[in-house]
Amino acid sequence: MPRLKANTSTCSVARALELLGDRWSFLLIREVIFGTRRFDDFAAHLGIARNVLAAKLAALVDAGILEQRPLHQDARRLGYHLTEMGDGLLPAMVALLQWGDRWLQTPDTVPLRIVERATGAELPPVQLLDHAGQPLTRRELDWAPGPGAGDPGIAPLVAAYEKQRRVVPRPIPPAPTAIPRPNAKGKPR
Amino acid sequence: MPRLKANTSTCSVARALELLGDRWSFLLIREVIFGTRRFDDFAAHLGIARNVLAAKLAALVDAGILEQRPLHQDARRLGYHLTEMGDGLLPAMVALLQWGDRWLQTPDTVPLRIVERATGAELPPVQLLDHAGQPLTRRELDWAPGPGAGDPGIAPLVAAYEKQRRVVPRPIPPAPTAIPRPNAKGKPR
DNA sequence: CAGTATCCAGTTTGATACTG
DNA sequence: CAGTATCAAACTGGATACTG
Repeated sequence: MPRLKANTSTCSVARALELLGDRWSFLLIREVIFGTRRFDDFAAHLGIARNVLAAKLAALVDAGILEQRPLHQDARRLGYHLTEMGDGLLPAMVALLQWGDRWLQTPDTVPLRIVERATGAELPPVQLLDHAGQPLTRRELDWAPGPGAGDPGIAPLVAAYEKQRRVVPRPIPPAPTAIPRPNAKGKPR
Repeated sequence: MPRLKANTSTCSVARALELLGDRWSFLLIREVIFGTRRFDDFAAHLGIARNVLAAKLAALVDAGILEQRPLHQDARRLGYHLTEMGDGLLPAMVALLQWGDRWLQTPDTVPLRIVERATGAELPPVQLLDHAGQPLTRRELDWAPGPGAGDPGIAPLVAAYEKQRRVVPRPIPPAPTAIPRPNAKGKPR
């Protein structure tokens, strides 16, 4: 596959998409989250071809997102479970589901709600929060080069982003309090 | 393709994936979030073929995720911007990026960090929170049929999930001696 | 610039049949 | 059950050249 040749991409989103950016992988993970464990159940729920299913499951196991462990109901058989790595996808998955509920459904077509087990209350929307727990909007975000920004594979991109960042006019945030940083960057010209 | 024929899927994740479940759409949105606006810049940054790029952009505009508006720098030209709907993908996008940073990179290969504009601090990990702002794990979640659960297209599935839910043993969450701690974080490595 | 128009190779997918 | 094997068909994506 001319897939973004594994691990050559430097952007984390791109790398994630190397694993998940196809028609089925995300849905399989959704299934596992919802408790599906067995081959034929995946096949039945999703209507995916069996050979494709086998390949996708193998790829997800291979990537470390799923693993096979004995089933609780029948310890002689194996079922697919999330690894810790796979579990880490939960926020992204829920965010995507909520987005779909919000923008691709009408209020009365939402088929499944995610609730807190303890209270039965519907899960609040996943949000971007600052360190004080306050919601952040896109305009309050920025990005900065990370440790790997110098990698030849991405340095040009980072440079381009830096330029865009300088070019695009952005409102200065209301920063009434002290400025802990010695040099404020991104001086708009 | 027998793509999950648009809007026939009932699951919100599946619907979202009808729009975004390919190799490029998510990356295009990432680009827009990072400030890319112009056709040739997308092409240069991603190395995507021009015809494919045109098709994907059109599809995203069509879906209501992107729209064309005059550029700030040159009001005679149009550039791609996020709509409110597209903006709503931000939590999912950031969650995915953070997941990639955590699981697909080493600490020194992370190319871009997302930071708060006001403070320069790196964004905390996107988490699932309950209504009190406390982090939730997967075991503390459950799901329940939504208003659209009766739809013939999904009713069997919901029934299957209901059954799984009853079968799979799940621990009761520890009794919450909830203390309103203002901040909870967790980014191991 | 910002796309279109062609052409084509390589992949992904589904249907089906088969095995342990 | 849980896959594997095979095959044809559908589709995606890339290269390139062209247009307003």
